[in-house]
Amino acid sequence: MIEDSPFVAAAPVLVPMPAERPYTYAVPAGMRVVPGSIVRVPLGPRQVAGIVWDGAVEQVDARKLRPIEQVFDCPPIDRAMRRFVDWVAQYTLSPPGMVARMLLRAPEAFDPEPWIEGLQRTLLVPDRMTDARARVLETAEGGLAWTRSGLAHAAGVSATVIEGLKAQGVFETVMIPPRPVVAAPDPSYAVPELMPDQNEAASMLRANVAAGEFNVALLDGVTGSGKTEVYFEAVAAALEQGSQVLILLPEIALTHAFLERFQQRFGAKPGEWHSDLPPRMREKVWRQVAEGGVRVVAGARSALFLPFRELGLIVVDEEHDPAYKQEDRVFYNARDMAVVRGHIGGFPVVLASATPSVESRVNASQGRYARAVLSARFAEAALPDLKSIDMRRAPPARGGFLSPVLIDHMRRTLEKKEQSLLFLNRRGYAPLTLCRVCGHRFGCPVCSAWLVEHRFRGQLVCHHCGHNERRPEACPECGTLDHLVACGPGVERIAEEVVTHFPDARTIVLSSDIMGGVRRLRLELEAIANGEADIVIGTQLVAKGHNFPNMTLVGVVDADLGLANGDPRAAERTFQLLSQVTGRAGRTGKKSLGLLQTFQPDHPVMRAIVSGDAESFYQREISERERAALPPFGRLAGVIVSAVTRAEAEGHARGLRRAAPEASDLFVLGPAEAPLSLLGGRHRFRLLIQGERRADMQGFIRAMLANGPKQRGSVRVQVDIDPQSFL
DNA sequence: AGCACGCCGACT
DNA sequence: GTCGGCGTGCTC
Repeated sequence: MIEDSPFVAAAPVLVPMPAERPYTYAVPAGMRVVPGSIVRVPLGPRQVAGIVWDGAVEQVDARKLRPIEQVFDCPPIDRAMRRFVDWVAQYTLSPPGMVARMLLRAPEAFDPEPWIEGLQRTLLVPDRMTDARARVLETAEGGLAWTRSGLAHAAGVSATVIEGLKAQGVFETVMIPPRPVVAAPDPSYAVPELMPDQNEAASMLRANVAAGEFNVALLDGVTGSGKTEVYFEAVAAALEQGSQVLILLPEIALTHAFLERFQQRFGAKPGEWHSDLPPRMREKVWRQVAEGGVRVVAGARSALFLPFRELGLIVVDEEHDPAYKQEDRVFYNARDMAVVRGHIGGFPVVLASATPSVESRVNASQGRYARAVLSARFAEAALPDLKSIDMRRAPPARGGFLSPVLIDHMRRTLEKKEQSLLFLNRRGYAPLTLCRVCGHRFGCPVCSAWLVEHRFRGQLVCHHCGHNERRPEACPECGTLDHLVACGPGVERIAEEVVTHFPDARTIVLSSDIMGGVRRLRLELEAIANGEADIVIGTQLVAKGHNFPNMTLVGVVDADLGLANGDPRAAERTFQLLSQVTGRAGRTGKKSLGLLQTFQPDHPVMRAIVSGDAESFYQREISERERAALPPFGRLAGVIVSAVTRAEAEGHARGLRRAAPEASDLFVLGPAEAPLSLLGGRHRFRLLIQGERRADMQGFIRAMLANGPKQRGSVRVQVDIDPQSFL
């Protein structure tokens, strides 16, 4: 590969802002840059880091031209990564500069890590020997360099002793390279004994890695079937052939357990990458990934934009997880972009999930992806019994939300001294508050969603934009005192109900708004795993990969929640979430039970969960999508506009229909139906546009941009299609 | 995305 | 009379 370019007097530089194309900068005499060089350039009043890009420079007014200030002493971004940036920009219809910005997010890492001062034994001996000095000399015997504090600590002496020895010339100062953030993983550290079907899947993945070319495998195995062990074999194979590996995880901040597991297999932790990483660590990881010191990264979606130099495998764990979607600035799905990255880099990608997305299932069944299925055979003993509770036949007591059937099972579980989990995917106390006298409903003044009551905090909170206000005593509309009524349940309200039934049980509520952040959450989860709670009431964060060995009952308070929101993926998402939640019970070998409270026990999702027949559910879902030409069959794109009213959104839709009459299928989803997860901070409507070819779609979107709202920057685009068809 | 410029309300 | 809100425009 030719990375060198002839010396040029001007160079295209991609700067980290919404620039549609690289800007042109002068290259001062004597400065040498190549495509991929990271450079410091003036931009308006400030200095920014940019990347020297490919292609010819654009002719630009000589008065505008400013010089590159500095070329960072940093490995250049390789050609594959540059092509990836262009591809992502083109596919997501975002400015390339914004994509480049995602890979320039460790500003201090562009300068080499400073070497640190170390001490090394000389041939001199100290004038007098003391116990402390003897210990120091013994510790430093091997001739290796030590840091001063490290040596003092290891020898159990104070730094003064070391200083004394150094002053006598017994130690001399040497510069030592910065410590690696993680030790090298060893592929043969603890090779596991695999079950026969695991073995078969692992050989397939190993063969994919050995082939050394782009391919995608969908690793499909129910909870407890040992997926992780299987893809670790692919990781081992990639390490053996000298490649770097990226493992994407949907929410790394809570996956402490994963890092431990990795260490048990490979004898060292993987490099970690996520938004909570302290800045200092961030820089080290970025730099060491670029230099090749870090061989494996476990990271959140943003890790896709790390500057790997020898990337040879990407594993996307829980590939169906919606957390892979980035929904601001550059809209992308990291699972899809991982496939693209593999295609560009010419290496394999593994998608793993117990409940694969419909897109990936279809790609597998059409032969674009290989599929490895791990049967439930070895996990079966650990799977809970699943039943639905028909809420029409077994309704809750007046004012309550828990069916007597569920309460009864909770009582029995308590008597056996085992744990129960109640799952409700709704934070706070009640999702809607209204005045019993005049019917006034509390809406968010900013974005028009209903305000959720948080009783512990005494506040009404908008879950959409974060707006909050004190819960008043009187109705702001009619002024009547004490007639405000809470409608519907949130986890806080369920906790209240639980306490009335089981006043002596240790009850805990887990939701993302607990105080103390991730650390506190991790402690709470540990406490629960240690049996320090009898009843846990939680939102979806309890569904993620945590093991509670004594949890034998899972009750889903409102299994229908999320089915009626008009999202084409509602059924799929609900199935995935319920599978995951009910999987929290029964990791014990004890007899365990999952109960779904539902008004629609015959709904395909409930039937699939209760019967365990995922295959027919997926078949049904696939043919439904095909019939309605929804993804992955229809070429569906969503345009998100900051329309606050339905009328406004309809107006945009009309403009678009005029501009592109062939776009016969165009949906406008209002606030009630639109999946909130897809919408940004402000309350927005979503338009879904279909077209047969990507070119059509882009045409529609351009028309939208041209005919759409006048305000600049108010149109955001989400291209929500499987990129496989565009590779 | 930042950051400056610019034009209208409450105030040390 | 100023300080400061965010609307508009520009960055090689």
